[in-house]
Parts: sequence; C-alpha cells; structure tokens
Amino acid sequence: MNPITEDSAAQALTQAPAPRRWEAIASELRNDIVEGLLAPGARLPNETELAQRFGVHRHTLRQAMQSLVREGFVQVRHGSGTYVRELVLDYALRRRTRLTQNLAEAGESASRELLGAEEALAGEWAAPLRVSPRSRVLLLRTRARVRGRVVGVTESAFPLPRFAGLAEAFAQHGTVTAALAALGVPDYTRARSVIAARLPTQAEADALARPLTQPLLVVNYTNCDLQGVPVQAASTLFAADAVQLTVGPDDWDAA
Amino acid sequence: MNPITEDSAAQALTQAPAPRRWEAIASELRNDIVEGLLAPGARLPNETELAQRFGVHRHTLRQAMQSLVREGFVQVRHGSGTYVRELVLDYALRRRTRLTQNLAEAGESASRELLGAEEALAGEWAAPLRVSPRSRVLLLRTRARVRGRVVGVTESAFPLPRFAGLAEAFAQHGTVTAALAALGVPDYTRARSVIAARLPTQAEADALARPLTQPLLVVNYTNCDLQGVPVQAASTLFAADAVQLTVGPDDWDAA
DNA sequence: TTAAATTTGTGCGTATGTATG
DNA sequence: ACATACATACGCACAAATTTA
Repeated sequence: MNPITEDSAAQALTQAPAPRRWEAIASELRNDIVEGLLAPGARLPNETELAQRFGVHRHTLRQAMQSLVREGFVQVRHGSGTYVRELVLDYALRRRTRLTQNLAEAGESASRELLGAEEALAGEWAAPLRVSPRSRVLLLRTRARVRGRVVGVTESAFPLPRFAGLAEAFAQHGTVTAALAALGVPDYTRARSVIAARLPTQAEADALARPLTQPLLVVNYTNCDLQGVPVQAASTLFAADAVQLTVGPDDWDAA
Repeated sequence: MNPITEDSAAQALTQAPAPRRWEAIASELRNDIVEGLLAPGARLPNETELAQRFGVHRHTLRQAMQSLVREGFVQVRHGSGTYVRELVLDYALRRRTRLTQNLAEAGESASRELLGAEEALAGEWAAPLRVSPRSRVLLLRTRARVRGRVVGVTESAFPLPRFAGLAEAFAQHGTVTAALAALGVPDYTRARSVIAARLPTQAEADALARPLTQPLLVVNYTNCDLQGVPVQAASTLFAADAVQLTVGPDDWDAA
C-alpha cells in the first residue's frame, strides 16, 4: 500500500490536520478491551496479523501497542504474545478505607461517576446510621471504574439535614472523602464491614457490565467521623472477577 | 417440650424399638433440611397439612415441630407459618481467627470432619509458607458443618517434617487449633486474609451440597506461630448462602 | 535433550507531512 | 521561499524469548 495516496486521501476527506493511524488503532483496541470484547487474559493476534487487519505496517501497529502497554491495558510477553491485562484489584479493608484512593493505589487510574441522588426515608439505613427510621437520608448511587472498566457500584446513605449539600459536593470533587471534607468532616474511619457473595440481579449485572453468572462481592459498611458519629452507611457491589478483598497485618498493625 | 421424655427417648432408642412417631417425623424433616430439600427461608406446609401427610394427629406433629425449633432448624411465626431457619453465619476475620470456634460462637453447634490427608510437594503453598517449592507439605482437607449443614470446606498445607503427625492429631481432636497445640504450637495468629468470590466447580458444589449457581466465598490465609513462622496456609470455601464475613472494630481495637 | 516454528524486540534506511523560524 | 527539526509511516533483516514437536 502507498502512504502517499492514503494520507492525501484522508486529508481530502476530513481536512483534519493529522490522521495518526496508530492512535486510531490503539483507541479501537482499547475500546474492545473496555467493552469486554477482548476478555482479560485473552491473547491478541500476533503483530503481523493485526497489522494486516488494520492495513498498516507492523511498526505502526507496534506504536499503538506500546501506547496500550503504557496505559496498562495490555501486557506483551516476548516470544509469546500480547495479552489483555488481568484486572485483579486488591481492595484493602482498613480502618481508614477510601474507595477511590484504594483502587488508585494499585497504580491504576480510578474514576468515580455519580449515577443518581435522591432524598428518602432512612428505613433500612436507620440502624447503621443510628437515626430514626422516619428521619430522612440522602441516597447516592455511584459507580467506580478502573482502566475504563466498571468494577463496582455503591449505594450510600447520608443522614439529613447534616449532609444536605453532599450530592453537589460529590459531583464537584468526585470522591466521597472530598465531598465530606467540604461539608466539615475532615476525616472518618470505617466502623465495620460485612462481606457476602451472591449472584447479581439483572439490573446489577447491567450496571456492572457483567454476565448474570458472574458473582458479586457485597461489602456493607459504616463510616464514622472522629467523634464516632456515623456519617455514611453504604453497600458496595464489586464484580468478583475484578476485585479481591484483603484483610491483613496492615490493618491490624495500624494503630 | 419435655426434656424428660426426650432423654428417655434417646435411652429407649439404643435399647428397644420404642416407635415414637413424633421423633421419626422430626428426624425426617430434619433430614430434608440438612439435605437441602427444604431450602433456608422456605415456608413449610401448615401443621394440618403436614399432620395429614404423616398420618398423625396435629398434636403429634406439633411435638416434632417443637423439637426442631429447639434444635434451631425451623422458626415458627405465629399466624404466619413455619420456616426453615436461614443459616447466615457471621465469620469474623480477626488476628486470632479459629474456624470451629468462630462458627460455634454464634451459638451454633459446629463440627469438623476430616476428608483426606496426603503428603505432597509444596508447589503453590511454598510462597505463603515461606518454604522451598520442592520441600514437602501435609495437605489436609476438612469440612465444617453447622446444624448438620455443610458450610465450608478447607484445604490446608502444613510444612513437613515439622507437622508430621498432624493428620492423626486432627483426627483425634477435631480442630486445627487442638492438633497444632498437641504438636507444640500453643497459639497462632492470622497473618493475612484474601477474600474472593466465584462460582464453584462441580466437585466443590458436590462437597458443599450446593447447586452450581451458588457462589462461593473464597478465603485464602496464612497462620503463623508466636515467632512469626508460618505454620498453616489454607484456602477455605464458604457457601455464600450460609456465611458472611465481618471485619470490624473488634479486630482493629484488639491490641 | 534438541531442534524447529512462532512471536516479539530492535536496528537501519527511506519517505512524507507538520511545525518553526 | 527555504532550511531545519520532528513525528509518523513503510520496507527489510535479524536477534532474542517462548512454545511446541
């Protein structure tokens, strides 16, 4: 194939300055990985084959690959092949447990998005928050991604009226820790975690972009401020193929 | 329920036939529950119906029921019905975690049976035990029951030759704690626990008497003696419908 | 144990488009 | 308009690691 005709053709079509083939290829492969088309651990076709498929030189494809390696999506094994990186995150349960920070500590790019916020009666959240069942709470539904893949969804309850502006604060800062800090809770600790496992409902499977047969790790917990007053009760659903929990000397030794 | 008749019944069983109808009925229902034919949470047919099925008077059936209530297999809700008691055990992960004791603490009768013991190369157990992969270990497979129902199976590895007689000691005492004590390890602490969830293999589903669709809670851990030397590396599979794990202030506060 | 096949890693050379001054 | 520098892309060849027969 002739690069001259290619590039001039692309220019004529889009008028865009730089097509950058390797970036488009990387983005296409990255998308396949995030969407689950290329499963974690799967071996990609070899470079010659992929280059042929995309109609580029092997060097060009390699540049795309190197980009994906840097971003942590794939892992190349000399003489063996290129593989989609397994996504097994160690989620450490400690006294000071922070979801976003915890996921980011593994050197991964973690992000958190707000799915919804509403006011409701405390109900089932009353007991862990130590408030009246007829008092009101703010419900926050959030979703955590690592490397673009959804790894967990959380439903949290915050007592009202104390945390009235929390939804906005979360939307602004992107983490519960920062949102609480903005509302005058500089620090908090985890009181208790209860861990269970079960299969997801259809809605949960959809939210996590996982099949109905992929078990969930359910972590129910309460966070308290420095005075020991509950500030957040929550239930996080982790996709069990992506997350494992650790409880260890780091926790126990931590004074 | 009269304890006197109970006791005399037990006595009679060993000596004479003594056809106590209510006991046979209780035993039959108990068996259905243990075998999983009557699932946890399931509502039993009403007393009139059951009495009819067994061909006894309702009073006789009630005697069987009251026996099952006292044993903790069922729960009667006045005006609603009789239900198979949910079996949700809180398994607390602490520095000093003992499986049998932990299960027993919930006021449940816990038992542990030895499924098999063999010698093998350390292999995958080498890392947690901090021994050479080519050294030998004793593999112990055990099964834990609560109220007759299997709730977990454990595969443990003990370094050899230090724990050569451990299989016999376990068979004799029935717990790992006692077996280790008999071999000169008076106490041990848990170094680290890693928790994951997945669906069982066919063999695992069989061992736990659960369907293939019932997720497992997998807990991998290492126990060390007071000098910090690993004495046991193990992987316990819990049936997630029967067990939930807790990590909390009891652990963190414990100095 | 050895050897061959497969796959990634690396080097050199060539050519084109873009940005800069 | 021209020279220079740089990133992108293709062609070919061989080295090194891994897998498989």
